Amino acid sequence: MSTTAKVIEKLSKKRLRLWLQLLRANRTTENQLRENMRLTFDCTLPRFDVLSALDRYRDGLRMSDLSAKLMVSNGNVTGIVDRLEAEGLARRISVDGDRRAMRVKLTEAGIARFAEMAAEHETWVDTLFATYSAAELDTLTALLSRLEEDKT
Amino acid sequence: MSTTAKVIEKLSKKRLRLWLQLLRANRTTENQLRENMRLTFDCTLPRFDVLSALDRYRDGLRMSDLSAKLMVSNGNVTGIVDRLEAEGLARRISVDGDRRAMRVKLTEAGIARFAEMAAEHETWVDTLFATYSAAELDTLTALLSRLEEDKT
DNA sequence: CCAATTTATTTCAAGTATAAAATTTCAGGC
DNA sequence: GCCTGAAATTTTATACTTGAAATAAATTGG
Repeated sequence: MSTTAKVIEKLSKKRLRLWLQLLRANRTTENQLRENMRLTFDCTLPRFDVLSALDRYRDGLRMSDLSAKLMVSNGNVTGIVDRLEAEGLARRISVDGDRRAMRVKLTEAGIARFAEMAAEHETWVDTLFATYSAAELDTLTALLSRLEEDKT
Repeated sequence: MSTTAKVIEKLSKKRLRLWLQLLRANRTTENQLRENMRLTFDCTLPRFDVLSALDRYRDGLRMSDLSAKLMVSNGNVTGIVDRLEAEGLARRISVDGDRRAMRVKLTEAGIARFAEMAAEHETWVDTLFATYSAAELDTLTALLSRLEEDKT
């Protein structure tokens, strides 16, 4: 095998290794946060994610914007918003000028509930990521952000 | 607010930012791989993950080892292995000496199928992670591996 | 104007995922 | 030998997730 081929092979292995590590890092963190969320607030991660997005956009978000931001399917968001509505944490408002669209907003109860959750959530993340220095946090964030670049 | 408090606040924000970025990186990659896997092999990611683990341990794995390695629940693995068995890619073998346990192994068809998939999968990962140099791959892998340290 | 296409959302079927309960078996102590 | 508790797996109920089909409304090109 040529020297070039060996380098390519090595790079390929390193990439695979990184992907598996990324997957593990994600699962470890999600599993911890899920358990904390369930035990402390009887809430799932998907619900929290939706609440978080809605809290950030207080004017509300279209269903399709919500699914785009969370990078999940449209049908998925429908179900989660249904449940949040049933719990009184969010509500759908019809958009005037477009009778197909729906704007989802937090209720007052939703805003209050999310505030409690977000505060605790932050402390959990602080614990889980305590191993990193400020510089390492910046490095990791910057490197990971490159994965999202356009692949079209 | 004191100077110390400001630094802590900043760190906290950086940690949250990293967590969100990690989540996005993971979703971007998974969504791409899922689609490729579905279009090319009509296979889901969870199935591929199980095949991958079984390929690595050709003698077979206990159900509980499998769920531990993949960091998913026991009940979850039961269902995926059921489907892989139905497709003729894996099979359960009783462990002698312990009638509670099951050893899951790839079938010949499973070994062959996985080999095809793994080859393609590697090229997809190569493309998705092409943005990183060898040094960056090592840095990322090393930093992410720190998340798995004991938190008990 | 109007047929054809596109867009926003929901519905549906199948698969994935968890936590908790249920089964079955094993292992030790008495 | 029997009992108690632990271990391996499955089952169950519920929720999440996807991709595709369905619905309904908006937009566009002729």
